Amino acid sequence: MSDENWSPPPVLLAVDLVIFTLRHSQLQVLLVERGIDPYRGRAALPGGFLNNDSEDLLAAAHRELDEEADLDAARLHLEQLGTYGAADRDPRGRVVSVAYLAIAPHLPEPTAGTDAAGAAWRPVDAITSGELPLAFDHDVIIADGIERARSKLEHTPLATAFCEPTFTISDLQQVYEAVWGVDLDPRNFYRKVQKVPDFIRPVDAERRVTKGRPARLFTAGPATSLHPPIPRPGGTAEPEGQR
Amino acid sequence: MSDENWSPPPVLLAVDLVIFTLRHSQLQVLLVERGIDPYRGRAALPGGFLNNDSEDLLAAAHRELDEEADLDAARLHLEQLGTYGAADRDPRGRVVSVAYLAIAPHLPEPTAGTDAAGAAWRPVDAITSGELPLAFDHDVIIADGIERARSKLEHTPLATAFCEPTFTISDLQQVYEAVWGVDLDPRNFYRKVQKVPDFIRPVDAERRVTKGRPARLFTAGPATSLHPPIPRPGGTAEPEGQR
DNA sequence: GCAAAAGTGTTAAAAGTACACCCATGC
DNA sequence: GCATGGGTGTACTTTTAACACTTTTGC
Repeated sequence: MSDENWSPPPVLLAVDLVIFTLRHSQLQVLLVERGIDPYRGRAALPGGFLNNDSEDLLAAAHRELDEEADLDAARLHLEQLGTYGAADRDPRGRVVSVAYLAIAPHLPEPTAGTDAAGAAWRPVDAITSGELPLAFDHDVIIADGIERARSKLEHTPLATAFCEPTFTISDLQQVYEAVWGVDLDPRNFYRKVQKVPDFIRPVDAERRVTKGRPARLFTAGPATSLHPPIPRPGGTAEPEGQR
Repeated sequence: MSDENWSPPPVLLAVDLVIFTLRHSQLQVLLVERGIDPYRGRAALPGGFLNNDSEDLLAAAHRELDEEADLDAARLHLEQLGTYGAADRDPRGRVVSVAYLAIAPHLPEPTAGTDAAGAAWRPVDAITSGELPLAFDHDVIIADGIERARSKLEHTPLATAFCEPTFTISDLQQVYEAVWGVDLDPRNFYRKVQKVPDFIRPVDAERRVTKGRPARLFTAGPATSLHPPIPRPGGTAEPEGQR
């Protein structure tokens, strides 16, 4: 904080959401279609301006989450991703956007019903490959979100946020495989995740699908970090590029 | 970004700096004494409001860096740490602050000469222990900065940012030991850091101090991430608490 | 029985850990 | 020589990775 009593030019503060989920064993992100200029008709991250003088940033993120998709806030991971403030990122003027990263378990369907024109889940591959152009610098924000998620799978129990309250170990494996884009050995994975203290806890139930032996069910344990970590094979952790 | 053309209430955007360096084998942070209310006379992070309509966030951080301490921007690590926007964090009104983390090699002395009333390096222990009360939520920001630095030592070449352009392996070890607050075996550390591809590169020179065998000098290599990582012993990576 | 998914055992290679030891310097 | 910090060797333990194998289900 500086010590002048000169009054600086105010800027507009927006909150944008990168909401990830797993659908069809793919990492997908929730996008809305913009109804107004600039970038009318383009896909964009859900988000909006900070609502009033006393609204916390995290509260604003939660509010947007309710408006755009209606996800029950209880079982949902939400963390700050970064702040994007390049002077020319919004043609209307000076808008600084605080991006939040949300992770949700597999959800029925986009539920376009509420605020945004049309909301839809999109595979992140379509965005990183550039086939689906986005508004503003939202492609960069999503790329940072992917890298954050990939990295946190290694050291935190973030993968459980992609899962239902109870899940099998192969559910968990699918999360790692989809987000990292790799194949893992199910047998070694099975033991590795169970060896991490407080990562997952067995519950007294099984899940039976059509074929094969029923699988034990687990819940997320109390751990906030993973020791030892689940290392990403050949993993590269590039730094994020916030502006 | 939301689609209304209603105009939201503007907020003030500040940029604060967490500048770390190593002095006397201690992790220290640069603090200034506030000259005005609120928190007049308290220690605070250097920082200030965003200067004008076209100033980039990172540019603002660089500007503050020049004003408060004058560090040559060339050899200096600077990254975004997080954004702090609790509604009541500044009694004057709504101020959202984007914090940046800077890492500098050991510097001569605080150089209070420029903008801030008095700038001084302080051991971070004095802050985390609560002996040195800070303005605003700056204690939380510093705590997040410490955790960020500790974590990045494992996976990135951040430690070299604490060192001069050329350094010995035991210089590097002192960084790890001071930031992590642990003791490492010099012999195993010596080999471990050299085994990480592109982490450090030998230069054709030695350093001789008063006693002992001269040490080889190294420079930072081209790596942006460390594979394999330098694991933190018994390391716990708690999540950050940005608001 | 057969296919499929879950879960267990085993083994060889790799990595980490502890520590004895040698090297090059200043005094 | 001796103390000091730099650097190497090595034996031991632990972790990983690859994959054969057994178990439990649906059909």
